Amino acid sequence: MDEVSRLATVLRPVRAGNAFEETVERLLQVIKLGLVAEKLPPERELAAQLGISRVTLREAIRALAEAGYLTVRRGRYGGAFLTYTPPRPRRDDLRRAVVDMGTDDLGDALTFRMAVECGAAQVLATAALTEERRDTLRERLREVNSSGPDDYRRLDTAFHLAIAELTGSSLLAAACADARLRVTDLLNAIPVLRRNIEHAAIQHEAIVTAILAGDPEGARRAVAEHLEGTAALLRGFLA
Amino acid sequence: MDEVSRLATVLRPVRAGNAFEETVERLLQVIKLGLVAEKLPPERELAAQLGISRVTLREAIRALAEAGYLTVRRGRYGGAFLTYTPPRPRRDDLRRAVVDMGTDDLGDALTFRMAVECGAAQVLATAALTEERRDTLRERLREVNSSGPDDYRRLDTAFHLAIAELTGSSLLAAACADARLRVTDLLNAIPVLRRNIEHAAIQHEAIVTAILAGDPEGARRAVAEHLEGTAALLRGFLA
DNA sequence: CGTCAATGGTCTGACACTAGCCCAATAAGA
DNA sequence: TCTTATTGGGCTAGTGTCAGACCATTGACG
Repeated sequence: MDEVSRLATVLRPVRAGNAFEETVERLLQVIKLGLVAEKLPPERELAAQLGISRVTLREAIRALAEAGYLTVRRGRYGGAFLTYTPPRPRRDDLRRAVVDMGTDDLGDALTFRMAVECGAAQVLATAALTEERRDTLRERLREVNSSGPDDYRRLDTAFHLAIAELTGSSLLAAACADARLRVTDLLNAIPVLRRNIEHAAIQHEAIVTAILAGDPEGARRAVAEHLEGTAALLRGFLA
Repeated sequence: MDEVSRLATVLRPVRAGNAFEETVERLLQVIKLGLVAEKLPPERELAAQLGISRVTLREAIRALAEAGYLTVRRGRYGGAFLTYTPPRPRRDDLRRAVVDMGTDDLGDALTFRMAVECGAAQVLATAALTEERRDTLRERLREVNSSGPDDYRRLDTAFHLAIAELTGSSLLAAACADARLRVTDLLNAIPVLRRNIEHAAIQHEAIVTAILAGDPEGARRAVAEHLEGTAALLRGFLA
């Protein structure tokens, strides 16, 4: 923890890559997290939101279309339609995904996720929530608990992100989304079993109960336990 | 929390600004956080670390030199030397800084900081720490506790960042650094009083004790209490 | 069955940024 | 006093990105 290593924290690259690459990454996030139902917003609008030119956005869309994630149709009522269905997890996919990611990056991502999601739950449990927000949280819980295996990942993501978003901090929401994204591919490689869903449902209940009760310690602990299960499973492949 | 607002989390601008602006921002961070003692690394090296061209870096350095933060000297043993001393806080500086930042951004930053720093402390308290890391933490504590008013902010920053860095997650370290930076200007506008330092010292002790004892709940609570003091002070200016 | 609004497709001129090269200055050390 | 390694200063050719305009296509609706 000398001066050099402290510097490295701030003296990292200013930009993750070129605009094209970053855009592809972003769009993949939107698609894989299931944040958009059937088609992307119009190019002009999307380019404005992403702060890039239409040219660059279109290159990214073309790349994703060639990779099979999107199908683009012209004319009014056209657009970039999603044609992505998460592949059915196969034996050994997970191991390969974990190894691809690398020991250091995986540990980093899991630690990061643990910290920000626990922090978000704690903050939310500390805040004075409006009845509307409490309802939103209950609604997300209901959705994920009543989902079938096909929709499970998407609704689970929505539930976890909702906790961060309800804090009202967009920085925190972005951090949680980022953390989730770094393990999305790994999660998608884990088969969704009825038993896992039921187990997770109990933990989700505990999280919501603690948050609504205004119990930061309980919320923190519940999230930590919930995430530790997945983390331990993934870390197991590194041995 | 409809689809639109969930999208907004991910569909934010891919780049914060142009390379020049982001570089200036980064260098200011390094300077204001006191992460570098007397001069910046050589241009070629720095440009490589920041992932930008020397031309862009040099523009940023020139801007900072004109603003009085740096003095550049040519030739061997030359470089960009720091000539920045934090201005002595004056009455009303703080109020102006808070108002400049805006209600939403300030709340966002404070919430974000609360979440990531609490999360980092919790994670660190959960981890099995090597004796070396325990020593590093004790050392940072000792430094900040024995500092005078002049060095206080810098060593306080180092202490808080050390918690995140000791988790071994560079993502988490970056998030904490980011969170800290968003309130640096405000903190610098708060006079450093002996009474505040003593109060903070007790809280710092509690944080370290909980972490070293492997008590995540206690660590979380100690950090939350520590940060709540500052947060309440700043929020007071928004009323 | 035509109209037209909304959407993707394409082009151009301008600017930002980069990589790589060489020059100029400086101060430690022979 | 001279050499030389190290550092900032400056130039150029090439590429990435942007803003804005205009074209092409489509399908709902009158």
